[in-house]
Amino acid sequence: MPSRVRISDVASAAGVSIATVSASLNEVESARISADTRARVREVADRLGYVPNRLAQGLRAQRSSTIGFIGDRVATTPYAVGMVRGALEAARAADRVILLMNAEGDPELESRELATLLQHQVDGVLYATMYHRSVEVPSGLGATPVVLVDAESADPTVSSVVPDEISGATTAVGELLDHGHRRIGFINNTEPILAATGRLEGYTRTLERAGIGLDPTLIIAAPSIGPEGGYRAARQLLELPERPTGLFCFRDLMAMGVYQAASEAGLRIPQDLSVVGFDNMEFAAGLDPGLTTVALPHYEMGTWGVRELLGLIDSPSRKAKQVKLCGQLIRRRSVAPPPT
Amino acid sequence: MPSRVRISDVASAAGVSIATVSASLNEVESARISADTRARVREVADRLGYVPNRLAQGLRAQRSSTIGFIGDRVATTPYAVGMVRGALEAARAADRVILLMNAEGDPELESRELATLLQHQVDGVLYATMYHRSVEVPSGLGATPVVLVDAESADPTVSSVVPDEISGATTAVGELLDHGHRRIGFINNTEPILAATGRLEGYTRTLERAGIGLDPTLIIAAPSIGPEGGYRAARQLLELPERPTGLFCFRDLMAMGVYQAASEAGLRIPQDLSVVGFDNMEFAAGLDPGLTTVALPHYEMGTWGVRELLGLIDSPSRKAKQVKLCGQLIRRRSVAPPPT
DNA sequence: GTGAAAGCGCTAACAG
DNA sequence: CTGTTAGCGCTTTCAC
Repeated sequence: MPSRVRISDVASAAGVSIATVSASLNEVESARISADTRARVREVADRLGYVPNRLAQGLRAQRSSTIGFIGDRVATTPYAVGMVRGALEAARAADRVILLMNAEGDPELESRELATLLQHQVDGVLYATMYHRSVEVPSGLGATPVVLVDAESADPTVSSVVPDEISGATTAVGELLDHGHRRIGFINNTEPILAATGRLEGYTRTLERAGIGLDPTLIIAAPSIGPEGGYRAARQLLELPERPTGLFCFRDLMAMGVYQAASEAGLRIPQDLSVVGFDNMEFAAGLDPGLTTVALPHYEMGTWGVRELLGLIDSPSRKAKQVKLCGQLIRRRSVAPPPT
Repeated sequence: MPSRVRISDVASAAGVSIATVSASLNEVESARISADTRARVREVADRLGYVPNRLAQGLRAQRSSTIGFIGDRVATTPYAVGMVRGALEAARAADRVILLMNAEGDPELESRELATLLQHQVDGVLYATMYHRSVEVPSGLGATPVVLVDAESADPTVSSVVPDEISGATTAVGELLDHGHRRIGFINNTEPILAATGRLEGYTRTLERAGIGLDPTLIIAAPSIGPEGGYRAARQLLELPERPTGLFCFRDLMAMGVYQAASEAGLRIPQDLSVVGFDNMEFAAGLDPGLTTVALPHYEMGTWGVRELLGLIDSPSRKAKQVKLCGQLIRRRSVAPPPT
């Protein structure tokens, strides 16, 4: 923080008091400053390259214009990038700044980082998780407002925004239905996170609504860390006596494994097998054929999160909102009508 | 920034002056505080949940303990994640906090964000780019120290850290040579960025050193945004009368296209064709076979960047360093000896 | 050993 | 219309 020009420098250069400088620059209505003075002050401030010291402003105003963004490992994964970007954007629009922290899933570290955020007097905290899941609201925040991003809480007094998993799955399965598929498999994740249960519910509900009886053999859970899980599940599904013609995958990464299994089984995508993924990761467009997938609303969750937080900061008594945001279907070339 | 407990609260609760609280908590040597008092103050502070106000400390100390991280689009791309994480980690270790900004490649926005960073009195700024390239050092920073991350400058007075492209390419090509390949193609990027020229130089140098004459028909530049460029280049290369047995790709995404072209040409990887990528993106492990690739030192650049910055902050007269960090070969299954 | 006081840069209330 | 003053929470001489 090297020496920079202070308000008093501007004041003496302009031949006025610091109060006049402050009032001129901040366009304070109540203070009657002549247009002349105002203009001169502004001119001098510009010439000197004066920028107000936000630390001092914050100390005075009891508000730092700063928002903390803390993620369990969130700063870490490509997933998170959208949320951070959304938050950054919304913060900038409101002339706020983001203090980023990454707890890497370590609760002890997390509470230390939260404390650091408080020391820096953040006006509010965005608490984000890498996967959509249920969390405890971080404690020790005192009266500082929080909003949960990509996470929800049992506590109805805390605001949160999550993806609408059910509607996401409905969109994905709907795309398959629309192309005429009737036997549709679902390769789910094994971990019992909300993303998994929600997508399963969307899948079953959508099929039921379409009048298609549920066939439990068409649902397989597998580890979703890499394509292997998807690969193995797909092999199993494709060996069924009456194999599915369309597959909905929990993640794009699993769909990647499906492509592999299909190729080994001599099945072409989409002519013989249609597949839709979830996540819209960077490589999805690069698969051959391009993977139709559901994009999660990461960016939108980020922006919603800071807007909600700003609202909470302005009126702390405002009641909490829990919101679900829909994902968007990205159509590429991996879905076609089923073979006849 | 809701009301929190101040030093004066601790002072009155402990029955001492605020000066004593400050000295006790900060373990000031020169101030002779009895062990008793010190302990009592600490106990009271803990009980009250006192944390110092960093805004006030910063104002007083003329140092905010804050570092700005600004990227041209950096917060945006999976690439960047490693740098941000590295920076976060190093900052935390030094009890500093990171203010993140994203300029999205807009110079006008960038200078506004830089100004905002200055208003918030950051002690220094990390300026990061998405691709390794040469940049102008951002102006208007005054005396605030900067370090460039994944970018370099013609100006020798500014510190920077970039990947060692030449050694990265050497590593990649070396892996192919080690397996006995002699005809090695290079699918490069078309844009004239440092990453492209450096990798090309590494490629040619390594072949020359191995006593292999350079064959210009084996070098093809193509757009690297998606796999298509890699696909087309690979088709061309694989149709050569004497086709290469190993391919080095500018990016993993291009390698993805190579896989496709190879499969269409009836060539198996790695038995008929070996390929090595660059980037180690998440999907690289998921390709079939897993892609051998060079991981860029993003994380390390992030940590190096803040350490260098902290050094500069402590001793502004210290002379700048330009550093190149080596990437790491990630061996998977896409490289084998050439067919005989 | 500990406290009083000044001052970091700023804004707002009040005087003039 | 503009200047003086107090005070945001903290650290640091300097007295006692």
